[in-house]
Amino acid sequence: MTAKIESFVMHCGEMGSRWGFNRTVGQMYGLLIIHEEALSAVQISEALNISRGNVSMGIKELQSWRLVQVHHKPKDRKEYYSPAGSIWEMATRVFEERRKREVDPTLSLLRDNLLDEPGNQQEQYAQDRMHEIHDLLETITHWAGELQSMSPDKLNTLMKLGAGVSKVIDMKDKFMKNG
Amino acid sequence: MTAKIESFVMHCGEMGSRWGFNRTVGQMYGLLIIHEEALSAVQISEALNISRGNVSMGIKELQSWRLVQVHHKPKDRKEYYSPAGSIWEMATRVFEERRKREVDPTLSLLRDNLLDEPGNQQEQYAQDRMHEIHDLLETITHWAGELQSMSPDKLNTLMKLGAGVSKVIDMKDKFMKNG
DNA sequence: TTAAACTTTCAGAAAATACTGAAACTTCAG
DNA sequence: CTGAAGTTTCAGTATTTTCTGAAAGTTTAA
Repeated sequence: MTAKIESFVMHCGEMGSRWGFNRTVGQMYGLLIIHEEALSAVQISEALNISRGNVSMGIKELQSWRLVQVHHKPKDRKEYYSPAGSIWEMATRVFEERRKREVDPTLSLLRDNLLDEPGNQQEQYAQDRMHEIHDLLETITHWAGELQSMSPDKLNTLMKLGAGVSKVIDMKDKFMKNG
Repeated sequence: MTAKIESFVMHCGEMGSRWGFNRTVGQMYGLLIIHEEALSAVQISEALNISRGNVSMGIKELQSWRLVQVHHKPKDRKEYYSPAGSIWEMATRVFEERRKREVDPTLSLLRDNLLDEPGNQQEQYAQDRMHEIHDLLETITHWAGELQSMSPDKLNTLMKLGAGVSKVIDMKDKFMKNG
């Protein structure tokens, strides 16, 4: 591994925990992304200096995020791993999985709590806040989904045209009034 | 604390680590959000059964995220804490801080690496991937910023009208061709 | 079948992170 | 000043998370 590549892989490790997995899983994913050929578990464990068992667990974790793909080579019983899909698809999956883990449980708890009547003033206040949070999370996930459903090309083009969401939306208002 | 309120606070604790801070900090923040009156450090430590020192560290952490406000009551030397700003502002701050911690360092590393010429084919491939990631992160932060700059009311209204980003953007295209 | 080549699992060790509580520090009224 | 009322710090401890490596499991060629 050249210094440049190593710096990227190590950085993925440091960031890994922030993005939802642990250090070695982050490193593994970074390595798979910038390495052109698919890698076997042993190659990964050697490149990153981690145990074979750890690689196995890490791959399992990445699979649970649907971020790796398994390949087989003829005359070779080993499994080779590479990232699944384009960079954009990967980002989409990370978002989706994080939503499932970070937002959905909260939404469901909030919904449950909002079902029963508040028992007193204190609970009334609490429920009002929960309601606000609930609505906000729904709005955010909705719009995040909208962005995800667009191709990055389209978004980039628009960005270069200088289009902001607000601008675009103002136009829509105007357009609708005229129509 | 009623059962309902407690369930919310504990949930914030569990989610806390996913949202960027640790369990007790999450609990503290949840408690401050659903409690109408500002709370002193001792009240927090009693409500959550954690040490006074831990509360002090937690408040410091929340302040570094610009998520709490300090109040003083007349004839009382204690400090009282409450959440800073509306729910929307809080979400905005969490996003901003996370961007600073999770995305900006990566962008800067990628930019550095993209400056020098690749030394060989392997590095060429790696740089191409880094370029893709760099552009994607820029696009995402750009559009996230756009959404943040809008009021949640406006977003909600649009959402109820059934407007998706793509729809809105298609309209824009049509509009521009006609104009 | 068998055994070689590989993968997965998991108990225990190591490392990282969070928490406590007592001491140090700060502020302010008298 | 002094000391009471508060806050912060931090060394040591507890808890949680991650990692290792050996044992168990799986697959396949012969």
